[in-house]
Amino acid sequence: MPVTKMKATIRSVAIDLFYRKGYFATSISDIARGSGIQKASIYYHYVSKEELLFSILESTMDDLTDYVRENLNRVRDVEERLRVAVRSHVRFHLTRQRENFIANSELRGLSEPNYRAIVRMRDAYEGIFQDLIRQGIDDGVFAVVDVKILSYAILTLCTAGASWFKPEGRLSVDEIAAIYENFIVSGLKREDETISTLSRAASGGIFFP
Amino acid sequence: MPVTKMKATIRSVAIDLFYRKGYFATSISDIARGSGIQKASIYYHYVSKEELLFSILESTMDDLTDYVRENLNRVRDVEERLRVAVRSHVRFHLTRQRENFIANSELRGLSEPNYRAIVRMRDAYEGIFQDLIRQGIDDGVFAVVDVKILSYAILTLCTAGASWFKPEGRLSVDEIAAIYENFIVSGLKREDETISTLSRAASGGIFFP
DNA sequence: CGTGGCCTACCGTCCGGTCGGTAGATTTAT
DNA sequence: ATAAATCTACCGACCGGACGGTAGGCCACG
Repeated sequence: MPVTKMKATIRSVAIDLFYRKGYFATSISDIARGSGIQKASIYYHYVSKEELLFSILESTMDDLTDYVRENLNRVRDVEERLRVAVRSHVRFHLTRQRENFIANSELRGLSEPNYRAIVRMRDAYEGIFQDLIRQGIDDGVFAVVDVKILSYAILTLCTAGASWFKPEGRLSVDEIAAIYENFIVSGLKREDETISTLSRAASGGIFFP
Repeated sequence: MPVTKMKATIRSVAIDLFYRKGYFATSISDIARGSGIQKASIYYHYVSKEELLFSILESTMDDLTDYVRENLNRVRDVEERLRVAVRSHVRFHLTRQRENFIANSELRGLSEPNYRAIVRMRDAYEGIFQDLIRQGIDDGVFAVVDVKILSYAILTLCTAGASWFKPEGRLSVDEIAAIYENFIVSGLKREDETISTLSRAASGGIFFP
């Protein structure tokens, strides 16, 4: 069943408003006005405001996962695979900026079951990066690091771009992707002194009484 | 004039609820119930719901800035200064987790003037890190990088901890701070091939049609 | 002619905020 | 010293309005 024209319009108006004003601050009337129809007509296409939000989040997560996986299929070298994953992640987030921003700030609008569904998808997606980092460590390409923390760090980092990126701004999507890519890879590759620094910090030195 | 007991109670109940349910999903009645008081009495202490939010955000930003600046005063070496800044930032965000989470997710609840006030404070705070990075570049300690992007990246990275950190979890505040610190410093110190990687990505290679 | 796609009209609920009032502590005036 | 005045901290009742959602009707088009 094809998505009808109006259903798609409603969706894109909703994305725009959720992005600009937030989910809770956007009313169904706002969306209707933006779509050029009456409020009640929204409910012909979507059963509730939450379902509208959920469908946006779900398809965004789906598309993101597909996009990254597909690009990963073309590469074998583990460092290059991480680079590709980061690049894909950044590109996706910057080109579909508004949807991704919503996906990272409006989970609050979901009821328990829908919330869990999205979280499950996010976990699966994070798994891609965690596997990549683990693989890199096993192959001796990356330093031994805390995989979970670092995967969060990497994803947060790149995702954040979606909150300040402006297409007409100073830097292009590819330039930003390259900056992140290099920063992350060199952060992961160091053969550093994690332990010593850690114990120095944990020993309760001169700072932080 | 000292902050009265009840005013402080309301404040901390509000922080707890804003953190757990979000600003818009928290009603004044909720806060009143949590404070053991009637709804109307809230308005004796705060003129509006927004003022309550604003006062939380404002004092959090104040305290954060003071804390980081104070710790920075004790160090001169530029790399160590960045390490201290990162460490302070992380520590503050993880120990005052809920306030910081709110400060980074509920700016939407502010009207224009209040919003601008907080953004101004944030800009000033970011300036500390940007100056540090610039200084490091000038001194040849850090690689030449895009200061603005990298400062956003660093702050976002560390701030994100406030959204998943659990005090009773696997890692302590200091361990997490050390992980971030090392990751960031080694990300900044590389003498890398930003330009070549950039042009490779921008040249529209095999990926990303 | 029937049904997909939209409309008008309406409902119950909840929310931020206001109002008038009050018990009791504190300050001031005599 | 005490009575009057004022202030502090709170309460119960209420308001206008917005919101998500529903019921049922209308009408163009296959």
